[in-house]
Amino acid sequence: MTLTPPTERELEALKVLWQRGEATVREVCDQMNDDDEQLAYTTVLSLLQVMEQKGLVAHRRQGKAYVYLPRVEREKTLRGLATGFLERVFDGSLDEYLVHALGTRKVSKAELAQLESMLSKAKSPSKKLPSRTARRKKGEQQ
Amino acid sequence: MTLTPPTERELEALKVLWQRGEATVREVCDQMNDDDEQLAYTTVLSLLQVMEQKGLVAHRRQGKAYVYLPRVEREKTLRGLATGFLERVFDGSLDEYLVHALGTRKVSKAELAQLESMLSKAKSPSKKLPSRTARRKKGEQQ
DNA sequence: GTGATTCTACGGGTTGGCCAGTAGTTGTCA
DNA sequence: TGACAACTACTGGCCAACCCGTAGAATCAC
Repeated sequence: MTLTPPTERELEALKVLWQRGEATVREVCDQMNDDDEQLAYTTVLSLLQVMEQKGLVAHRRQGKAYVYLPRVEREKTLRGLATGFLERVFDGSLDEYLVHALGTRKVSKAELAQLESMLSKAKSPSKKLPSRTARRKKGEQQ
Repeated sequence: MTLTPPTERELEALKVLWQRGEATVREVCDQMNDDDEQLAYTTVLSLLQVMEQKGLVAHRRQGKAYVYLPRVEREKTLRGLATGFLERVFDGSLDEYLVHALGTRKVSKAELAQLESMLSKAKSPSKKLPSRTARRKKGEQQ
C-alpha cells in the first residue's frame, strides 16, 4: 500500500482533478496555467502519463481527447504527505511543527477557533472523525 | 534573503550540527550513520561542501581536519520549511494541515495539552512569541 | 475528400540531488 | 626521513523530476 507520493507538480495536477472530479488534459493544463507560470500542453500531458504509470490517475477516451480522473483519495494523499513531512523534518513532533507554523504568519481568530475545536474533538477518545466509514468498496485505492 | 532551503539529506547534517554546535566531517558522518543506512565518508564530505556553497554551513581548519558549523538558525530554517510545505501542499491552510496531521496517529494527552497551550498563547494578541526579539545582529542570516 | 485543427505518443535535453571512488595532501610516529 | 593513516579535492555516474518539440493519428469543417 501507500503508493508513491505525488511530486509537487503532480500534486498540482491532482488538485485540479480532485476539484473537478475529472478533466481533459486541456482543462488541467489551462487551470494549472491560471496560477503562475506557463506550461506547455505536452508538458502537462507527459505529467499525467507519468502519473498514470504511478497509479495516481487513470484516463478514458472521450471523443479524441483523454479524460483523466484521480485514482487516489485526496484525504489519504494529503495525510500521507503531512505525516511524511512531519516525520522527516520534525522527527514526528507535532508540537514543534505547530510552533513554527504558528510563528510564521498572522493566524486569524476564526482560524484559531477552528484549531481549538479540532483539538477538543481530538480529545474525545475514539469515535472521532466522522468520515471514512461508508467508503471502502474494493482494494482499488492505494 | 531566504537562502536556499536545505534538501532532506542536508537537513540531516544540519540537525547534527545544530545539536553539537559544530562537528568534524567524521563526527557528522558517524552520527548520520547511527540512524539508518550507511553513507561513505566522502559522501558526507561532498554534502557539506555543497552546503557550504549554498551558505548553509561554514568550516574552519582544526589540525588536518575541517570543523563544520551551521550558518543558518535552526528556528528560521524549520519555520521556512514548515511554511513552504504548508503553502505548497495545503495552500496555506493551517486547519487543513492539522486535520490530516491529527488524523494520522495517536496524539498523547500531553501533546494535546501542549498544543492547546500553544493555541491559547497565540490568542493573546501581539506580544506573544518570546523569541526572535534579541537577535538580529546583521544581515548574515538567510 | 481535403485541409486545418487538436489531440496523443515518443523521445530528448536539462537540472539537481545523491552517492562514492580516486588521487593528492597533510599530519603523525617510529 | 620514510611509511602510514586520515583527511580533502575533484570528478563522474546515476536517477528522478521537469519541460518541451516533433511526428503522427484522430477529428472536424467545408
